[in-house]
Amino acid sequence: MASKCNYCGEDAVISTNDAPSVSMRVCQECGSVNDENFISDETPFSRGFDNTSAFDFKQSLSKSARNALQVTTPQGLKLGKNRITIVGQTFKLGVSLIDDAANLYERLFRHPDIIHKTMSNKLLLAAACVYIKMRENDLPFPLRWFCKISGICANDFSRNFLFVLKCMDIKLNYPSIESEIDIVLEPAKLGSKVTNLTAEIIQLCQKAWIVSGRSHSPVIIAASHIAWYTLTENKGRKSSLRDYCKEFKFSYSRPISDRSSEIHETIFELGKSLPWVIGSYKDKKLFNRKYLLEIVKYRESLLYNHQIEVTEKLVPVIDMKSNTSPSDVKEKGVENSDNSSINTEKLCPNQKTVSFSNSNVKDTSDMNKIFSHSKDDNIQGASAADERPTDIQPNNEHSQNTQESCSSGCKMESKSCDRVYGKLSASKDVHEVVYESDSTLQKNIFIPPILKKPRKRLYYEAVEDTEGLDCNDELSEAHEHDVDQYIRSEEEIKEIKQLKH
DNA sequence: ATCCATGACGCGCTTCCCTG
DNA sequence: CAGGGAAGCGCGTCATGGAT
Repeated sequence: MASKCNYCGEDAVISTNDAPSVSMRVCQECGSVNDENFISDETPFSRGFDNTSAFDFKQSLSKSARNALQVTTPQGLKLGKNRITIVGQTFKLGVSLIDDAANLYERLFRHPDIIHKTMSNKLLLAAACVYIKMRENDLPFPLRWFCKISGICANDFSRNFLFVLKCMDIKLNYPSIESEIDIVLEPAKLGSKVTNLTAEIIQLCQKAWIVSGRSHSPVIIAASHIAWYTLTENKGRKSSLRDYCKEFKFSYSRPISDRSSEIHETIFELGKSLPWVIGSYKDKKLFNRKYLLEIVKYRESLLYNHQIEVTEKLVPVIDMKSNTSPSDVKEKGVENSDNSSINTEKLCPNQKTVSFSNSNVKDTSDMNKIFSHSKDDNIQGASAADERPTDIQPNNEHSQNTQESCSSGCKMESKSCDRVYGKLSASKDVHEVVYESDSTLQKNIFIPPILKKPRKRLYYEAVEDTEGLDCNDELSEAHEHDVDQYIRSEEEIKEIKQLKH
């Protein structure tokens, strides 16, 4: 029985219950669809997001109604909203959140670039609107989970996801590794001292490009192991990474082992630049245990002294939105980004390093001035620095800034993410669909796949594109100022300025 | 003998580049 | 702009050599 149309006022709205798997109310005159009860007798997964039912339904309309439908309600808009409803129901989202996503999609639909999108991409854009609204509402679903559950190709989705962010000028917050430290370590109950030292090591790791592009939990576990054995008695063999994981019920994996090696390598190389370190060490772990507290304390200066490659930080969304150049990005506080850091790995011959050439701190005496307060401030470091390690072989290598550091060859770990996402999800009521058995879903994938692996890790590469710098060029004063601000504490900058004058 | 770290290899995923 | 292929990267597994 026909009823009145909300749009044209004609008594021509019919129900299409007879159409397979679809229940709609549509006007035969103007083609308008009653949005309420748009979908009914089908499960979210049953259709697999095809649009066959919608097309089937259209065939049931009169020719004039089909024409009107095309004019008044663009197919892409209609099917996109349909997709939003389905995805929203899949994730059991509230009506308001689904409406928000639909509104976002409607606004997006007015964007001039949308016309170039194919229908399949429009459907992905619609799904992206849902995902964005979920993220905005603090529902921490990783992108890949969302795609897997929705039956969407993650790579195709991420392109459109980023397109929406760019077009609509939306900024999302990405979980930082710092925010995950407590979550990962909480079950082990390592204590605040170990946790705090772990956080400092993580900060160093971020600037040494150990974190970027990698799963967070292996980095955290590896760092916590180093912090733990540094702050506890020498347990000999029992201090091995494997035993540590066993004791504290972490899932030992190759990525953790690799991250541990990288962190050790990095700390070792940085530590050799400490002006009061004399001689060369064969046992990196013994050295790191001895000087770790000092190395993390002076990480900014050590990194600066060691070498400087500031990166494009590529934090996906921030960069895209503001259309800022990589060099602009670092001005905006790169430190909060998981994707940013300073690369201390594998210097190629043509890679740029920045020394203290503009300051007077190149010789050891001035370096000692910069680091001098360490022996007052650092409780363990002071005594440690005065002791001569047993495996020292006197030479002068320490006075040169080494230019190679941690090797990569890195791995990713997913099993230990269980507790991370378990915790995250547990704190929210979005736990309806969880694929805990699928390890591939448990990676660190909040970052869109197409931006997950920042390839340009070096400063000169980052600025090359926008500023025409060559890797052999000297950094300008402005660049060095940027770098200075990025990697040094204010106190250190002041001290260097004083030395200059 | 056992444990541990690490190299080699294959798989899957991501990113880049080219073509239509 | 979209799609497909190639290359790069991370991870898991197995094997091996050194240390205890």
